Order: sequence, then C-alpha cells, then structure tokens
Amino acid sequence: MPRTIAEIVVPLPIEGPFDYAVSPEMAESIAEGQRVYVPFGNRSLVGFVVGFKTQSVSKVLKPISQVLDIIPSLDQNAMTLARDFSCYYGCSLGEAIETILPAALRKKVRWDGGVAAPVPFSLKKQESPRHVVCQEFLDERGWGWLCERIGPALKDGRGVLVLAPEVLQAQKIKLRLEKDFRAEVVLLGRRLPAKTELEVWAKVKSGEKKFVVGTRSAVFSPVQNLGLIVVIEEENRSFKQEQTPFYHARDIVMMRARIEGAQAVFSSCAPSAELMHEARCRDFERISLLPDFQGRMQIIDLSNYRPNRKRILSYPVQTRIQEVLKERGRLLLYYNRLGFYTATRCGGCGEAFRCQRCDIVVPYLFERKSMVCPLCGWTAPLPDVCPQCQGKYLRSWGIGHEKVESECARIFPEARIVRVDKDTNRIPSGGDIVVATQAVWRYLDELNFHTVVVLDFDAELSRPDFRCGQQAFTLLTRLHKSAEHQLIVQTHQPDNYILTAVRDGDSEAFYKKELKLRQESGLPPFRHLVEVTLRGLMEEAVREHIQILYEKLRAGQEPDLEVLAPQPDFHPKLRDQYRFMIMLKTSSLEKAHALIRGVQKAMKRRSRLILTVQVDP
DNA sequence: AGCACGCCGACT
DNA sequence: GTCGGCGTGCTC
Repeated sequence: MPRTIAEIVVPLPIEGPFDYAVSPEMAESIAEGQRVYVPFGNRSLVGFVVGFKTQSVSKVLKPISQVLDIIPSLDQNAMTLARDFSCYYGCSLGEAIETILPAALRKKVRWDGGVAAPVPFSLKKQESPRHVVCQEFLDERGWGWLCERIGPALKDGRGVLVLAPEVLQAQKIKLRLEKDFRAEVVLLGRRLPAKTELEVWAKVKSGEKKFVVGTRSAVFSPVQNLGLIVVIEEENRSFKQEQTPFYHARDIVMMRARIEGAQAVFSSCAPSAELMHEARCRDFERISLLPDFQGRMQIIDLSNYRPNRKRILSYPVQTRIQEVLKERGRLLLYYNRLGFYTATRCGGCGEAFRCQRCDIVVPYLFERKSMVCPLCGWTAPLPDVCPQCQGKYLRSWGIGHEKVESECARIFPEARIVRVDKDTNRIPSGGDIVVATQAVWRYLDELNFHTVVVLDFDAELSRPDFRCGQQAFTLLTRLHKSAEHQLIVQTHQPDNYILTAVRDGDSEAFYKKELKLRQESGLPPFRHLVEVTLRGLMEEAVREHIQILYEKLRAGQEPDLEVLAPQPDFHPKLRDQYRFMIMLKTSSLEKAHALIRGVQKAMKRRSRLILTVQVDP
C-alpha cells in the first residue's frame, strides 16, 4: 500500500487515530510503531504511527512535521500489547503507548534505534506453554526451584524477565541471579534516571541484553524472543499502578505471555485468589514448596479474657512474652496502627481533631510530638486549648504502636524494645521486642523471631476492601515463617477461615472459601469491577455530578452490566478534594468502557471535576 | 489534556 | 462601556 496518509494516535484521552499527510521523502522510511512529531490543534505533540491509508474522511490533512524514530520504538509485539492494554483498561491507544514507552521517549527526541538493529531471531515459539503457580518462600529450596526454570530458557537463547514488587528486592534478586547464572542481568524501571532508563531499554530492545529484572513498569521491557516471565510475590499490591491508567502488572504479564508465546511463572507464599482461580480454570501447573509449620500457630480468643480495650496484651500473651524473654528469644509484635494515641478530643465541645485537608481523625505521634495525617502528611502540635471552644481539657485515646511500645516498657522493664514503622529506614538490629506496623514487611527476609504476635487480627479484616481477606492471609502466611517457634494471633473470631487455614497449613481451604465469597458477591475474579471516581474541591458540585453521572450510566444498564449507586470513595476527602464513586459490575470490560465513554461525552464537562476509571481497583 | 471561542457579572 | 470568569467544542 502506498504510504500517503498515516494514521496517528496522540497520548491524550481522546479517541483517534488522526490522519496526517506523509511527504514523499518521508514515505520511504516511515513505518508503523514509529514516533512522529505532529501539529495538533494549535500545538505540536509526539504521536505514534499506527497504520496507513490512501483515503481520508478529513478534507484537509496536516503534514507530519518530523519522524523521530529510525527504528520504530514499538515493534509488532509492543503494538499488539498497546492495543490489548487500551481495550482492557479503557484508555486511548495513545495513552497506552505512552505508558509502555520509557519516559525519555515520550518527549520530542530523535532516537536512532540504539547500537544494532534487532537480530532476526528464529520465530520458534513454544506452543502455548503451561504457566506455573508455585507456592514458596524464596528460601534455598524455592530459589533453587526458580533457577531450574530460568536456566533452560536462558540456554535456549530466550529472553527472561523477572518482576519483583519493590526496587530493593529487584536489586537483591539481580545480584543473586548474576551470581548463580554468571550472566549479566540488567535492572529496568521508571525509577532509573530517564537517560539511563533509555540506554538500558535500547540495549534490551536490540537484543543485546536479554535477562531483565525490575519492578512493576519493567513488565513493558522490550525483551526480545521472550521465553519466560517470572513474577515474585505475585499477590503484592505494588504490582498495581496507583495512577492512571491504573494497570496491574499481572494482567500485562498474561497479555504478553499470550502475544509472545512466553511462559509465566508466579512465585508467592500466598498467591492471590485471582491467580489461583485462573490457575484452576486454565490448568496451570501448580506446585507447593511451603514448609510444614504445623503446630506453630496459636489462636488466642480474646472473648475468653474480659475484653478490656485498654489492654492490648491479653494475659496469656503477657505470660508468653515473659517466657520468651527469659529464654533470651526475640519477639515481633505486629500492630498496624500508627502513633501513640489514635485520636484526640476536646472535653468541652466534644470535637475530635481532624486533618483539615482529609477530614479524618488524626493520630498523635509521641516521637514527633504532633498529630500527623496518615493520608496527606499534614502535621500540627497538640494545641493547649481547643481552637473551637477554647476548652482546656483535651483528651487523647486509642492505642497506636507507640503506645504498645510504652506498654511493653512498663510491663517488661528489663526488655530492650525497638519500634519499626514507615519512618524506620534500616533493619532493626538488637532489641528483645520489636513492635512493628506493616512497614516491617520489607525487613522480614532479614529477620527471624522466636515468637511473633499479631495483636489485633480483627483490624486486618475491618477495612472496606474486598481483598482484605487475601491480605490477612498473606500477612499470616508470611509471619508464620518468620516465627521460628510460635505465631500467636489475638482475635475475637477464632474460627475465622483465614486463621484456621493458616494454622492447619491448608491454603486450599482458604482459596476455596475466599473464592466462594467472591463468587457470591459477584466480585473479581468472577466479574470485573469498574470504578468510576469523580473528585473536586467543591463537595456539592461533586455530589451533584456524580448523581447526574449515575443516572446516565444507569440508563445504559444491561443484565451483564450492573451500575451500583454512588458512594463516597474509600477516602471521601483527600487533600481538599471530595471523592465519590460509582461501581460497575460486569464480565465484559468492552461493554463497561463503551458505556462510560458514551456517558462522558454526553456529560457536560464541569470545571475542575476530575473523572478517573479503574478496572478491578 | 490544552486551548480558543463565546456568553454573562464587577471594574479601570 | 470592557476584563475575565467558566462552560463547550475541537483537535486529522
């Protein structure tokens, strides 16, 4: 086909593509997947060539100003991935491409394609390889097993991509892989300086480097002849991008595996229920290398000990701590609530102090001598008098992790106590008792304890998040390993399925029950959730428009496209913005996105209201 | 997403 | 009489 007109998409939330005239001298070199610089409205943008045609419905075509790539930044596989991405997440193709490319290539820079043109690899693709879920800790055994999977892929000359949830882990894994395989491994991801990212990216794309490790965004690494994708700690929420276009690396792994004929290997001590369901439906190979922890876990039913809210340590736990200390054992007390007190109230007017920007009751941090908003970081010292009524009697209450620390100091005066929270920036050494929030997670590989105590298991289940059960299961599974002798859990619901599954080492029981609950509620992985969020500075405006939005969406409801009534978001106010959301339930994302797109177009675009769409939040 | 165009309120 | 607020439409 003569290349007289190019179809070009731009990285904006608008459907394309747009047609542009190709000058005769460009016609020779222009190709699909290239970046181009094009006039767009009254400005110019970096766009992407997605096709060619000889006729256009548009009367006047603007010419492409410049072709920015010699070798297309996006090869055939990347283009297919971008298309799948935009359909799945309901964003424009241009936005999808922008997320796939390294940051440096989103700007108007020429790119010559790196050192060498891609070597034409043999197109020997495995015939839909069987994916694997392995329940394991990355201990000697688990690591060995993983290496046995990576070795053959490398030997076949195929590319290998390894994803870890955090940069620190990715770096450690890189070193470990380099040592074990005596091969060069490159680290790739958005955290690198843009220039470095581009350099490494180019070497990967050219086929010069084919062993890549990285975090979430590395899932887009243009690894050539991709044979294997390994996902470490698959259930970790870091694999979900928390900004538009809110993609989940696991979804991208599955897309790429399909497009490129690669095998996916998921490693986790507690894989997500979503993955386990897919493993069952699509017949993944399933392996468990989990050690037997039978008899290590003890459940303390708090109902048996006169519930006293001021006592965070039940009598049997106190006794146990005393014993462990006597044996010179080390303890971890897990308690995921920051601060000394969790709230402060004026005795006069009864008002609790809230963050001005997020409208939540703020905890008091003893170490910082101030109230700190856990959402936006707003901080203020406790005032002497109530700003509302000038009352002098301010009262703080509620137990935070600092309070747990001070309780321990009082009850066990001889023990050295260390605290771990998100302000801690190194592995806590020493200390007989470590009091920690969820921030301790990143140190768990380095730390082992004689005994681990989960002080408030019920709190883990009280969040309004349908995945909190999964997270509680992951937490307990992980802590079970760190507790060399005993894991003690304080709870009011000793028969909870998560607790019993972990205690009995019966993860199947957990997945069975968890998936049954999800199915009954029509939640992922059985149906997709699409969350439409509207946010803005004026509460009334947001309320009013979420209602309008709801009515329009509801008009397009279908049997398999359920539109739920508007609700305040999980954080109804965040950094001065009010947030409301509407949830759609469907098994067809195309349907949901089509409906939302239509409604968005029909809705008057009100000033300063921001609408975001999230698939499976 | 930007940006221009266009229609109604408080100012040099 | 205008400056400028925001609501609306368009971008090949």
